[in-house]
Amino acid sequence: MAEPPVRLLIADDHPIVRDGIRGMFAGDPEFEVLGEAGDGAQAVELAQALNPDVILMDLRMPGTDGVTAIKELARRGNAARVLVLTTYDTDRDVLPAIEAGATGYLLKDTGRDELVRAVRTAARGEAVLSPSVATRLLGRVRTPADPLSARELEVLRLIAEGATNRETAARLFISEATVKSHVLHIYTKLGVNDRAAAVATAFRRGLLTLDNG
Amino acid sequence: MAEPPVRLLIADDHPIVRDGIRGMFAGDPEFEVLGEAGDGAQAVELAQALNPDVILMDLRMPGTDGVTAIKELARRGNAARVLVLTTYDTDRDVLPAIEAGATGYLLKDTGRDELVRAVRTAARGEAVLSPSVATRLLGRVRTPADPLSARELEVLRLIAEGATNRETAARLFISEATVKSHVLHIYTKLGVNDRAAAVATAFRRGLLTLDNG
DNA sequence: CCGGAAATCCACCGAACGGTTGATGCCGTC
DNA sequence: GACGGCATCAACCGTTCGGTGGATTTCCGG
Repeated sequence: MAEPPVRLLIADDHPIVRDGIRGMFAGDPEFEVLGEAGDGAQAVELAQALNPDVILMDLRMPGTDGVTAIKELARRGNAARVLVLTTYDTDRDVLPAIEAGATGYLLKDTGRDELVRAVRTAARGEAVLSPSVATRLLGRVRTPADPLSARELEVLRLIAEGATNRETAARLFISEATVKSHVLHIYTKLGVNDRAAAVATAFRRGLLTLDNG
Repeated sequence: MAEPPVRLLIADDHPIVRDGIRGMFAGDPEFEVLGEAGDGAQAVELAQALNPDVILMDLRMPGTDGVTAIKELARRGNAARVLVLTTYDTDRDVLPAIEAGATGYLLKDTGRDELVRAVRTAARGEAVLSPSVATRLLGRVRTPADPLSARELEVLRLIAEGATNRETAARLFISEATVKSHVLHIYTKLGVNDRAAAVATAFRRGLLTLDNG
């Protein structure tokens, strides 16, 4: 009784990575690579057209990102299991993907055998997490973090630029008292006591990023 | 008059990436992939044994990293051109690699054709830089940055933890006046005016890292 | 309707910061 | 010896921050 091959779609903006993944599954008759997508929107279209069992999905892609694509697949009722394969395991990346419906989350340092096993597991509908992501999720259960509001994030970005509360107030057309309220809320949510620690924590959680955008 | 193939060695700790690169050059008779290494030390040994024309080298690898490997290759007089292929374009990554002797520096979003071209260029001994790395180097020529001293880095780390100057002084067994001197030197060197901006700039320059180490 | 979250705002006050203007001592290099 | 960089230290002072203890309005979900 031979099982049908696991049908796979690869979504990653890096050609090197797409080739690498394709190469890993190419010689194995248990898998069939249906196609490749360079961004989330293309992944959704190909998934609708080709009906893969598993989609290997990067998160940070230009144009439509991975989380948006996962949500769109769910909205369209697509049955494919989404296994995230990405470089990043920050809160900012992991949680939205899992909340959007990803069946698994792996990092790109995953070896060949482990990746093959993970794809099989995901095809069965079972969850697969890399150790660092599993650890992070356990940590979140113990110390749930409140998300910063949009306004708080705006204030945080200006803090990181070195703006005083007064300057921030002028930039956002609000009073300095309001800025201070936001600042204190940021401290409470991030569990810190001053601006410098808030900025450091924000970088480590992916709330602030290394690019200037 | 057919030219001999460019002989290539791949050094990257990610199996997916090694496979991807190998796949890119596999069908092209102008290139010959000699082997793969999972870290810098292995790359050096293979380069000595196989004499590649070009080594595609990742920087952040467990065990011996890429910069150390580049230095060791130079020390041993190995003639291979090192083309760095990595995810990171922070100052902390780019400059040491180029100073160590890398012929080129590319990011992993480089497409197939561009990568093939880059390897040919590097084999000829000509420099190859990705646009973002070129931009960054131009920026450094215009505004050369002073490196922080070891003591300044110590102070910066404590600032990022949220320590006051007084607490930092107690931790380092110095006076608060000394801490303030270091703090002001940090601001001058990073071109900022307060702690929060110093921390942000430090993350973006790789002086502070996302892991807690 | 009620409660909670978000955004906005106020006044007061002590602590801490940032800036300034010095200084000394040690070490390595020329 | 002279010089520069680093580490260390001091005093003074105005500005900013962080904390406290409030307040109102709007929106959304139960």
